[in-house]
Amino acid sequence: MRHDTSFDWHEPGLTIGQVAQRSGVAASAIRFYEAQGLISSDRTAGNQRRYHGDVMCRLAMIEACQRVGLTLAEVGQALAALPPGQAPTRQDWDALAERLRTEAQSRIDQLSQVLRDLAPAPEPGPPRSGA
Amino acid sequence: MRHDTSFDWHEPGLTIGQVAQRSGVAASAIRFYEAQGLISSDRTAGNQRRYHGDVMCRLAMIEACQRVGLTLAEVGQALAALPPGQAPTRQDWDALAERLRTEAQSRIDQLSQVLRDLAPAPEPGPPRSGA
DNA sequence: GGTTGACCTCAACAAATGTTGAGGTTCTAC
DNA sequence: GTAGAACCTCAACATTTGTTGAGGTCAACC
Repeated sequence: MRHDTSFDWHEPGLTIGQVAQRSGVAASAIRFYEAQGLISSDRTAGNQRRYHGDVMCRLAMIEACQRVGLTLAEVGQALAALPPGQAPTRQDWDALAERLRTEAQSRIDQLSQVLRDLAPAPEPGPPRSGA
Repeated sequence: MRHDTSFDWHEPGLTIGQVAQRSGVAASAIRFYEAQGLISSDRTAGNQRRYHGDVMCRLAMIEACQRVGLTLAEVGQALAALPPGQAPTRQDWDALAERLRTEAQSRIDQLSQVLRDLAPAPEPGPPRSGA
């Protein structure tokens, strides 16, 4: 059974160039993420990387997570919950997504709290600006 | 870090040490933020910094914003909307808070969108976004 | 079986975000 | 008026998150 989205989970293997082109993430960044353990690849006999489709998900998630303030280390911890090998199930992704959403939302809530507390006493008399 | 909202906007001037202690932000970081233009201070005749109370708000905001993925440059742009001198009004802070909340929420929404799209429905018609 | 573009590793660099330390000055309390 | 804590500047270092380049290998096509 192959649930075909834009890519195929069971393609023989995407080269790093193909992944870079499809995902919009630079090959150098992809190698970097791999060195950090956020993604993984098979290697050909000649030592070239071959990726499976789930790398696209991982890359998209990494980018989005970074935008909400998660470090690569934190994203890595989250991704570590996925099965390391090939194709995480939908449930895997859903659980991960829930975790990340929760974490991100809690940060927003912290920000909101800080913002609320910032301007303490409005008071009918505005602060005398002659400090 | 303590978010001490009980200070007086019109204290004659807090030393950097006092600000550091009250805010929980290291003096070195405070100097760094000042060098980046995120906060400002008066100077004594002997060239020492003296801060007004609004610096506490700025610091709290900076920290919270960083947690949701804003860079210092972005926080700086937002803070630039505040009156540069002494005590921003409540309206100033409210407007700023609204901007930041909106920005942060939009990033969360982006993340949520990515997460939703990650695990496409296996059963019904999957989205066929061209690669 | 050569050519050529894509790929490999490794190291150096870069920008953002600070921290640490040296060397000197100011402030405050006695 | 002086001792010591707190402050000043400036430069070097540290960490994260990558990019760039050198020098060499692989793979795909003719």
